[in-house]
Amino acid sequence: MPGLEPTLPEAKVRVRFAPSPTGYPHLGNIRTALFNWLFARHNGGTFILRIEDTDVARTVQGATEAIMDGLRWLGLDWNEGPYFQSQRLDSYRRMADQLVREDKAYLCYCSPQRLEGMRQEQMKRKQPPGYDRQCRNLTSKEKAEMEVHCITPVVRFKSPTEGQTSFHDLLRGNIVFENSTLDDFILLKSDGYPTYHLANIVDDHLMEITHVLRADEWLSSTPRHVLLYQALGWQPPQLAHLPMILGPDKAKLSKRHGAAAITEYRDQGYLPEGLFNFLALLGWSLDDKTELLSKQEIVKHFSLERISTTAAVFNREKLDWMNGVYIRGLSMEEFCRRSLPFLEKDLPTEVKRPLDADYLRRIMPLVQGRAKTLAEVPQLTEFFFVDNMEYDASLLSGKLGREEMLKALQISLAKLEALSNWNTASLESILRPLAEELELKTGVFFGLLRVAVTGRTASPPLFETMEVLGKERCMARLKLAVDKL
RNA sequence: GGCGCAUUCGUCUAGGGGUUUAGGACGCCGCCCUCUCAAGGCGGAGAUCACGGGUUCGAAUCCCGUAUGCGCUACCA
Repeated sequence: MPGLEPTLPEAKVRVRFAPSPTGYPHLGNIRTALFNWLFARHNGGTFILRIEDTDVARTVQGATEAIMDGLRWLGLDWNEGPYFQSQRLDSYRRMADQLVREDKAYLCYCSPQRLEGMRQEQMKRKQPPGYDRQCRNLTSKEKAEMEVHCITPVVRFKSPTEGQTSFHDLLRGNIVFENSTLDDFILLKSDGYPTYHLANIVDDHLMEITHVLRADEWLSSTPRHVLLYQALGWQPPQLAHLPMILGPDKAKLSKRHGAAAITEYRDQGYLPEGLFNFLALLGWSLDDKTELLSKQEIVKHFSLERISTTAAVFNREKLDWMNGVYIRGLSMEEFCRRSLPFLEKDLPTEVKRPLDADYLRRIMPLVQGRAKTLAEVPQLTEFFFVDNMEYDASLLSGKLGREEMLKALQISLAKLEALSNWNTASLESILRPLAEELELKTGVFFGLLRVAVTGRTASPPLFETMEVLGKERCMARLKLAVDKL
């Protein structure tokens, strides 16, 4: 990417993930966390978790837990925190006071109603909305009058009205803003809580953050942050604004796009290692062909230089594919272990719990290559467990007439009855010649047996399936098929 | 409306002036394998590199403009 600073910071890398608990974390949030984590791990730095809970009204119950659950699930372990901004109010108030004392900020008594009215008016006149600075130069007499009316003021920053503010973005190069487009933004709200702008700067400084990697949506407010750093006499950290992740409609990812919360991906049967790999590739790439990378490889190769500047549309089909790759790569033991919760939860209630572990171990190899998510496993294996087969008799009669089917089924029944050694090889050695004897194509004959034995037209290979099901169950099901005809 | 950022196949991306008839992946289509479904193998369609001007012997790559998209424009983060 253009304009990357060649200078590596001598100080140890310290980065943070600073979500607000105003909702459950979605892929976009988590991708930001992931890049911060990767940057920290690649550089042997520190990854800090900081909860920005300064919006009391919008705080969502359980969001903080969901954030930590999501991070833990993906293996994004943090070295410090979680810090809570709500427990650090003193620091912000102290800094706000200092700025007021130094005449770099001021008390504003304007009511929300007045501000709203002003905004409406500005919009109507197609003027840029922004605070009109009415309280910026209040006389002490005017202030006293306001105090009498018991209006709790907010603290606003005195933005410069002319000149420019610029900064260097690690990904995008130099960015310049006209100060005239900035208004006097609020630092401290009337409830005593800081706004994002203040709390963010104070904490990043106090926590000695060296690099701020955050979503692109913050780019526009960065000049405010730079100005604040200057006002406080602090050195700003290095900045990099990451490309956003968009929904299929190309809008900023939000709850509206469904299943956005990271924990839902877990519940939908995605593997954390698969999602990790997939997310890493949303905005970062190793080269022109490598897509499947382990966590260690990604950590090893991760670099800011290879982060793209373009927003990425989240592509679920590709995630599904990649998740399938990771499922197939699981050891049988792991696959069983991870599928178990899904089976316990989604198999019909009539199936006895706990599930028979030995039986399960024989079933699972037959579906591992066929599942894109763990959540599909119960669906894929259901016919192994249920006793009464419910399927439409029309599935049996593919290309065959009733008489032909009956004949095929009955001869099969007779031959299989005599089979003592019930396994894949012996089943095949009997049934394959039988197809010829019946003058049926294998596809047709095996298809008939498949429906009879599994109740469906698509299943794992027939003989292996029959072996696992066992003689008793297969015989019963074949007889049932005869009855159905 | 103002400001900012971005713009390579439908999607994720490679590419950093000549190595490009623009490479890979998902998805899609076809063939092979095959008892079905997957998986796998092979192949195909799919991008006038948003558009218009420059700069240059040469531009997807550098510059400018336009368009489009997105973001910000709250006592939200």
